[in-house]
Amino acid sequence: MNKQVCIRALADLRQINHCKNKIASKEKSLSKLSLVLGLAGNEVRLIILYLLNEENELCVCDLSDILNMNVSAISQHLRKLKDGNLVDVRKDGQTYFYFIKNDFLQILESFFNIINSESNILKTEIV
Amino acid sequence: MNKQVCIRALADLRQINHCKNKIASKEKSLSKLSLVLGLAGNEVRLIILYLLNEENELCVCDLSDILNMNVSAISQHLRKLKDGNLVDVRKDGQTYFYFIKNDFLQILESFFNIINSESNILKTEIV
DNA sequence: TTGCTATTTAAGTAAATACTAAAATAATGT
DNA sequence: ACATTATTTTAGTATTTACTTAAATAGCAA
Repeated sequence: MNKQVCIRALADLRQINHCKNKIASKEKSLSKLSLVLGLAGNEVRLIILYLLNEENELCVCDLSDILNMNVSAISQHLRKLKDGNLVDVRKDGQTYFYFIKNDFLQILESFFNIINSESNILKTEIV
Repeated sequence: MNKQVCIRALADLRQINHCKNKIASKEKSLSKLSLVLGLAGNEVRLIILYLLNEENELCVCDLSDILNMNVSAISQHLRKLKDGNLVDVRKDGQTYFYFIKNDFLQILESFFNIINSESNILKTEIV
């Protein structure tokens, strides 16, 4: 394997083309996953997802109370999660109960497992 | 289990307090994980991470070539990944080779596994 | 019908983000 | 010492984001 340095001069064109092909073939998965990660990559939304998973369902008002945040702000986060197909709603009278959709549950569960594991990497002081 | 409706009136205070305590105890993990997810939740950075994992290491110039993006833009993404302890650099002459750090590799690998699995949920047309 | 409750939607704003372009650093070869 | 290469850093900008406030929608109950 030759020592790749940079573009025009010493680049390993075979490697570069291999990488280009690889990401082209995975394009759809990469872009979808980045959307899911981006949605979960906001602390408020991650907490909402975590709580919905633990409690099965919660209403906007409960979340607002738990997180000590404006109902409107919570509602807007829930809308994003709903638009991204991470959650869905069920209406009971005047109350909207949000819950996690099955679509990406498998991915979300991997996050919850990390959070819940007693000896998780996130607890250590890295920096 | 009583029918939780909203705050002052019909809220299930036991449940709300339970949730508050839960997120307080998991606060550190939740906030750290949201940072990692947020970093990976950008398509360019997710691709960079994915490629670094596949190729072991790549230089800024290679990534710029592969992604067909400004060297400066790539460099700035790498800086964020480095600040977040997801990657590290090794210098060889004038060239900087970036590679994935062990710190969060376990978490990142769960993303790569999803991308690489042949029958992955991300390939289906949900909406 | 009037008012209360739960929620969404709309409008506005401050801050964060991703990028471009240009200048600064630093190693290498002449 | 000078030019070239690889990269970072700085400054500027357009876009997106998270939030606040206020108004709109809709069910329920007197």
